[in-house]
Amino acid sequence: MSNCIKLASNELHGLLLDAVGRLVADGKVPSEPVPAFKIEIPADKTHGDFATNLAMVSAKAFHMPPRNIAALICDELILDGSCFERAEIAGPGFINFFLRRSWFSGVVQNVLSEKENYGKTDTGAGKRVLVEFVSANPTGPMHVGNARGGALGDSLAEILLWAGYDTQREFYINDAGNQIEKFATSLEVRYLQHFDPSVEMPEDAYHGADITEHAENFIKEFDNRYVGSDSKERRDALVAFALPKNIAGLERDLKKYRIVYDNWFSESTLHKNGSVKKVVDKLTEKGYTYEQDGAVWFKATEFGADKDFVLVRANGIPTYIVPDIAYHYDKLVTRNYDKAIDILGADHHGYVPRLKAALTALDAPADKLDVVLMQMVMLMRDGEIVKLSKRSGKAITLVTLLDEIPIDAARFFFNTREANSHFEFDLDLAVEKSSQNPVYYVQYAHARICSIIRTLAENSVSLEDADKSFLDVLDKPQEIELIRHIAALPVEVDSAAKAYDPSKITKYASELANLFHKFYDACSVKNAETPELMQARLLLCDAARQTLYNTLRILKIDCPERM
RNA sequence: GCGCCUUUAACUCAGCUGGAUAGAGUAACUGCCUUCUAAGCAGUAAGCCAAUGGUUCGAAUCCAUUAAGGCGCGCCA
Repeated sequence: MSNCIKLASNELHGLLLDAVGRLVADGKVPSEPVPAFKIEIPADKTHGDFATNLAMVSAKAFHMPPRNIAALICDELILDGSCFERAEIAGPGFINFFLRRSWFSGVVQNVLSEKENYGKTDTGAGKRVLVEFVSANPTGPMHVGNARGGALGDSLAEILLWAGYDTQREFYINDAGNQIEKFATSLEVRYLQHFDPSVEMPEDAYHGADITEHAENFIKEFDNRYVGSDSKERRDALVAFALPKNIAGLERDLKKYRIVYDNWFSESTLHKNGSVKKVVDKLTEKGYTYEQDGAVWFKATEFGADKDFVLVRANGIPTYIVPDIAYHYDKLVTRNYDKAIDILGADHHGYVPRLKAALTALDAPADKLDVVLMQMVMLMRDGEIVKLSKRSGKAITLVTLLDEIPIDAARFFFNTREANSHFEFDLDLAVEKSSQNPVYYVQYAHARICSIIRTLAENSVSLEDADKSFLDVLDKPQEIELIRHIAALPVEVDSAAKAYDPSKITKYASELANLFHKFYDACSVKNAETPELMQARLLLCDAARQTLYNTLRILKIDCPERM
């Protein structure tokens, strides 16, 4: 699990500190502590492979112009035996460093030896992380927002795994509370309507066709057996009949979307084992609640929230947030995860500080809960917004979306934007099989490489026969740029894990495909000038293929060998 | 009224914890297949980084104010 860029960066850090240390020892600069400096990869390749602002940030401490300090440091640097060939002073006082050719060969060899593990890091050090996402209401089908949450959460979980975290995926089933009551009412009305059409559906109940379908299936099995029974019994029977079907449906649809959970956590278990009641009891015991208008309130403002909120209604039923508190308490304390990540719609942003306030009041480590808020999705068709209307049951569901566009496209597209940005999803573009579609652009690069490898194997050289000692002959800009980007995968994985941002990976994939296409255009493998060059390029192709494959595997997107 | 998010090219968006001439992709225009997949590549054109002030060697990036848009602020979830 080596990370060539990180190794080089660490080596450079040491070389710089050594150089400054010698300057201080020789009295060439004042004996001041070296300020924090950065080693970065310049955007402009003419500025080298790495650059540091060391000379600039130490100008004040050393009482010298940055460029003079840079000159002193460069004189004192010992690059022999390092992976750096040379250093030069540039601009206002940057020191730019250029890697040796052998470093690039090392990158390719590294990929070829690590194979499907290339890109993994041990940054997470095995810390236990729980990613909860989608957690769609089991009373109805999933919608487009769930599609975004699914792609985002599942890819994030995969990224965290690659970054060395012990990651679990979890779905929280809201199988209790008001939603279920509403679900029961809706089913009950549809059931009774079958026998007495005058029964009316309440305005705020579920009006979707799925409810009617459940009622009809229920009738096929039980006929009018529950018409005369008391309401509670009838409702329980209907929910017990329909809910498991819905949950199984969620699981099936998500699986089709390539999402498989490690755990499905039922809200009802929190009611049954007393956890929900315990939340209210404990908060009351600690003196953090008060009664007003017959309801029990939590003093959330004492824990940083914007306002107090009701825990138990005047009718004795807890509000939705109580089981949520119990659930997150379970994650952070009972199950003791090092990190719990929730993927939520941005409309929940006001709720997060309240939840955390309650957790803090219960002495749970609320700082271990990170919430990724994602903005709304706007579906675009023919350049116009597709209006969503959830209440009428006419929302576009995840299933209909996936009927319309390929899974690969959905998973890729939903991860092209940061969670935090409003998402405009172009349905026409997602189904398009053309260069305009970024998914195809990336997959095409993979298919192209496979084609090269096939052709070469048929005609002249197989991968197995290619000699790695020829890699040093690669020196064209397109070859070097490609290798440089290949080397960045572990860095990108860490960066995406740290920022909880899978869009970094889709960007990485697009850029990698782009660099390969440029290489392809400029450097023929089959018609390389020498046999050595041909073998080196073939190996580079395989390293690029492997890197592309691994990148798409993180996103769970297919890598076709032919297109 | 209060809080969160957004504002960068004609369109959709990058721009990492402040750094060297502001980047992609689409759309437009011009070239490149007797040569490993043209679902590709090369090139041209396109920007008052919403506005104003501040912080400093240096600001699209940090701070304040303003404007426009989105979303929250229930004894709904």
